[in-house]
Amino acid sequence: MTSVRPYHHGNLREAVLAAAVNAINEVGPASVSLRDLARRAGVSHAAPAHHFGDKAGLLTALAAEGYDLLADALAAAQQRTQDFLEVGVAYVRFALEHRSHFAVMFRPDLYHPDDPAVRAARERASDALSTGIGSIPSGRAGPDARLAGVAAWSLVHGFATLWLNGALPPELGDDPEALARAVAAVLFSSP
Amino acid sequence: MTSVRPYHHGNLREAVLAAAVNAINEVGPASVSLRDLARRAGVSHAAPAHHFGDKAGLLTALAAEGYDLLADALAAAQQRTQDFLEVGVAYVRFALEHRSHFAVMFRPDLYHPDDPAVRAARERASDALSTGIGSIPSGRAGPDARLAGVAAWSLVHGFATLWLNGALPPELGDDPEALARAVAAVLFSSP
DNA sequence: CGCACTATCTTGTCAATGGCTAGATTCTTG
DNA sequence: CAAGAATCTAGCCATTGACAAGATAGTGCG
Repeated sequence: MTSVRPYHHGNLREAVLAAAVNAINEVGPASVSLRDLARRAGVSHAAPAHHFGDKAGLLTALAAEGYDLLADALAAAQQRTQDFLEVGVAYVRFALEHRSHFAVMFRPDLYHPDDPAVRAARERASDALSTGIGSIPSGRAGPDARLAGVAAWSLVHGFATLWLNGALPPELGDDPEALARAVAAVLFSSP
Repeated sequence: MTSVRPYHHGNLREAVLAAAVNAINEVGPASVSLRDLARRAGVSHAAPAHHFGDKAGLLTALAAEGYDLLADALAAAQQRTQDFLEVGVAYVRFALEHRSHFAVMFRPDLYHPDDPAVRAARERASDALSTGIGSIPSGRAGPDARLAGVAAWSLVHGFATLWLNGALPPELGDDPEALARAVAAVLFSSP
């Protein structure tokens, strides 16, 4: 069954990141331990440090991966539907499908927010979001398109956060994506 | 200057909570240590445990305090202005003025979210928020007032979170309260 | 092929932390 | 004043993050 573990793991970096995703799903981002991730990956407790430096470095890599995934998801939604509302829904869907990444990305006290890789990935995601928001019909967006963009981002981000925290009342149902679509529709609904 | 420290602190519970607020402001909620708080309060490392049980218990107390403060702030704004928009602004102002509390309240993995005290306080805040949202003129709220409420909450919560994270672009200025008011105005603006 | 060089991983160690237990001190209440 | 409860201290242990030194495996270059 279990083959003899070779001295070199072969793909430790990816394995630790995957283990981190699972561990954060189970115990939350505050309680992950590097040593536990090392155990999950089947290596010694100090092996991950070589790839990530320290714990914050690991979470930095996870945040960068998350921003990349987010940028991809937003760009895909934008190209698929040409509908800014669906870009917002895609934002929420990303948060739900990648809750571990999402839980780290917007917690800059957990990682190195100025790391070049994470900065670049965040920039990509930010551009994708701006593109989606830029497609808001100006008649619906009000006089200042920038404000409308911040409002849209705030709304979907807040909704995803509140839903993931279990802060929203249960009467709202169990389909977060449909609810997100309905809530987002409130923002720019024509009267 | 420094009088001899008596065996009994006298007000250790409050002192530790206050120290926690400061510590979280400095290093973030993930890195606070009970022992550091004990040092700040001038007591032995095990003293706080008597009042809070464990670390999660301390953060539970902090979250409960936060929900109480939030309920007060929302109720005051509601009574002062009778304007749901100002209730939203008060939500953002609370998050900015009590960032340590805010950083813990919506992170249920850090504390005991089912603790009776925190449940009650959260209920109070939720009621205050509902009252504020209930005052949204139905013409502006759309067909489903509940959806409008979730949208409003999501918007102010998301804005506060993004601002505190430094995720919003700096071109938006340095007055978060004014910006929050402008962004919230987008939500229910008449055409 | 062989050898140096580098990347990867292990083992051992240390200080700091959270949590527990036993005991000391002070307050309270009858 | 006495007994018990509340509060705090001191000591201990397992776990963690970080570091250092060394072992192993892959890589490139003669």
